[in-house]
Amino acid sequence: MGTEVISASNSGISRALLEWYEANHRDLPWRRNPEPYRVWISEIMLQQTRVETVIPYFERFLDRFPTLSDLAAASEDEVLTLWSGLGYYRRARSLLAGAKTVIEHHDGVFPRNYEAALEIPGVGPYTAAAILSVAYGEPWPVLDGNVERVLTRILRLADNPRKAATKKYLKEIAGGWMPRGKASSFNQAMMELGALICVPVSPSCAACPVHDACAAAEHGDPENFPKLPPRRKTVAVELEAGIIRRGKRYLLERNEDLDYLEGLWGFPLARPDSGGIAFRLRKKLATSIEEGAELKAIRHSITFRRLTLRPRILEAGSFSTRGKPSFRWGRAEELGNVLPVSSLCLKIADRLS
DNA sequence: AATACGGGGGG
DNA sequence: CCCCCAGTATT
Repeated sequence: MGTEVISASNSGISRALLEWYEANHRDLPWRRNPEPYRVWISEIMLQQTRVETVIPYFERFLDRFPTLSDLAAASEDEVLTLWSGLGYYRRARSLLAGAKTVIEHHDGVFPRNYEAALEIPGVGPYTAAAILSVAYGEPWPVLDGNVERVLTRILRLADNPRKAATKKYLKEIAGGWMPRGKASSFNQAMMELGALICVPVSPSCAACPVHDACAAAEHGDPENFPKLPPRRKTVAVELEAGIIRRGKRYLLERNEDLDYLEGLWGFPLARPDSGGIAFRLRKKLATSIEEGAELKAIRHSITFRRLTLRPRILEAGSFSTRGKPSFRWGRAEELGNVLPVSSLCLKIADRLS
């Protein structure tokens, strides 16, 4: 196989890859019964997110919303609550909107047509190809980060895979290698190889089924591929959280003015450079606020921001949350179970117990 | 074409 | 601790 020419039709690579996949693929919940609805949920959750992280979320989600109709009838808050901690919360909102779209425009069945799939909120080129190939066997090649890595290494291609032209080229290669009738296992095999063997750092080339056809492995520099543009540099952000307790309940606020975690509940936050959380709540709640103990700082990353959050215990005078829809009281156990929250909020709550 | 949206895992 | 990863929607 080492002397074979890599081309738009390389059956050696496909055969070795599929054989490896059959013997080594992981037993994942959505692979057991790959019906469109389940594959759809899994693919949305798997965007930017690891398999191990997704599994428990997927199980809970399917438990609560066994069918597309169940999901389409849900409230956004309930969907977000099940998404709490998973991140990229727009995915949850799009998924709900997408479920309604499929009910309304496709008789409740995820479309089998690529262009129609792309019209569904939250479904882009990758997800459309993934769902159509895995659930319906339609021959659309997927190109996700794993496949980009596998292909640029095999080809030793230094082009930036973020560029549209590179994506187009890589998709053509993948499509050319896809054996007839094997769209589902071929696509999943490419991604599985990227996830288990052809990993970003220290890939297991010795265990790779397509090692002999891989230019980067032969050259000894797989880690140099893909060649990605530099990422945005991180920005440090300081935040204070106010902890106000009444019995078993804490004062919570719905994020509105933050550029992130919008619509999620959490402990009230403020930038220290704008007067701090005590000052802010004094004005918002029109009551007296005394500063108490400061808890150990929490580090949390949100895209390019590196947050340092200092929780501070506060003692408030009397006030009411009536007429203030962005405030409410809630027990710690309700966070992520009844109320949609982020991981940041759960980290703070952990500090309180 | 560029930018922003979360979060967790590995070294 | 820092560095790694990466689909979609928006602009």
